[in-house]
Amino acid sequence: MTGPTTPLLHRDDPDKDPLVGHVKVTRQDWLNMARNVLVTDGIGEVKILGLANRMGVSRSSFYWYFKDRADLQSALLDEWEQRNTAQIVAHCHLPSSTPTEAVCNFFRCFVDLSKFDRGLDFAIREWSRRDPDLRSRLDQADESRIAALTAAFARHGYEAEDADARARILYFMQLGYHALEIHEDIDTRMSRVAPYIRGFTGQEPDPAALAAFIADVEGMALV
Amino acid sequence: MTGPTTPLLHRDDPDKDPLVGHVKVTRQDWLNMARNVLVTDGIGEVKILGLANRMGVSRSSFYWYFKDRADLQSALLDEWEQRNTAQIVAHCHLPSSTPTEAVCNFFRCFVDLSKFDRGLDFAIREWSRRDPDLRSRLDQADESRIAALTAAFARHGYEAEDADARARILYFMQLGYHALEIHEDIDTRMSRVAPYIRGFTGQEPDPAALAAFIADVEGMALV
DNA sequence: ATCTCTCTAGACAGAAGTGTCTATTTAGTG
DNA sequence: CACTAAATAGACACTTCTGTCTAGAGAGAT
Repeated sequence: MTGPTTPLLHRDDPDKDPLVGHVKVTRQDWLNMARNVLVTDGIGEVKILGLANRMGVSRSSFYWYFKDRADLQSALLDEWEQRNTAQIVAHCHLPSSTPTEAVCNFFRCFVDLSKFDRGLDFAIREWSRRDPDLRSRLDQADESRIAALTAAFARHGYEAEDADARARILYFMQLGYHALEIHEDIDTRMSRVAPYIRGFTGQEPDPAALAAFIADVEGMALV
Repeated sequence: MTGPTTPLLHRDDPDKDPLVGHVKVTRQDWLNMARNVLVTDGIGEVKILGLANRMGVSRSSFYWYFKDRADLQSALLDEWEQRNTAQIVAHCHLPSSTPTEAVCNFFRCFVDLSKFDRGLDFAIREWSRRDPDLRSRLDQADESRIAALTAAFARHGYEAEDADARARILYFMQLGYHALEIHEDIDTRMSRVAPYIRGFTGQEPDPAALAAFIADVEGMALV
């Protein structure tokens, strides 16, 4: 499902050009390591000294790539918006011929770790509880995601109010599922897709779109 | 609903005997303040220096009541188990003549803030992500709660496997509801109780028990 | 009044983190 | 080869937090 994990640091990745000269780590290395610590330990543990030690490099390197700690945090948030919010919005904008296909497009974000990083999303939600500015940025992200989903329902003929309600139910339920960190095997999870869609769309699922979605997910599992 | 908030510190509470002698704060004051910071800012911000400043007292006071920081954290966890887990288990053990009444008894925990502190529960879940020992303690708590709920279903004639599944669905859904911090007005919330119970129990709700529960909650709202 | 027990203040040493400054290393360029 | 620019190391001053130790303040007992 996840495939071979790519190394966290540039220098450990044989697919990339080797670093030249005096260079030991890149700006992206700092970001990757910081994101890693953010997800596992929370923003409070994202400390320059700690990151430097993990990478085996001096703290001075950090101040070459970033102005200060706030600069790093800001870069992490930019990355998150591209990685999560922008992906969800893009998937909601994909063309669909039936409501079932629209809902499945939304689901595709959440079964592909490269598109939506749930750990990152919840780490940032936790962070936002202690940072009012971030909180409003997160609210905006949620609104953007819900707005895109609402528009997708509206394109299939749902009234504005109905489309909004269905978008919220689908979005909140999907995030709630991840919040509780439920672990089901893939077959169990797939067996529930049809009844879910029935509930979300209020109509019988489109069998072709449903089959295509399930085939996609099963295919990913084999990678 | 919440009523007048009781002061955080002993000395600010006119209902309690005034502190005598040189005493400025109590052990419970340290615990209350620590719990408060834990819920709002996370365990990483529960610092002795910060708590002392908030209470206007020297750090030395802390070391009179507690051995060290770990001792305080351990006390917080003991309190949490009493306040949340023990309450849920107790409510599941209450006698009930129908499944509806059993489910309503379970619900009673979650509408009374003095019985189940949802902020505390989620703050501790977050903390547990960074502390393997606590993680297993939390898993144990979840298991205890689910076991008590399973037993309640079993007493009403559900087969073991069925009782377990129904207990998990009810428990996870209730916690997911709180995780998303959904705010509905009391009437909307009450209007959904009947269909929920239909789903959870697999049978028509017992009208008497349902009416009693709704009356209880409406009564609390007036306090 | 003195004595004792309980609790608090303040000073100390040390660990860990931040940001700044200077010196040094290395690859590429003229 | 000398020079330059990019990236890193290491030292310094500063802040925050922890835990320990000693002195002192207040109420009750003898």
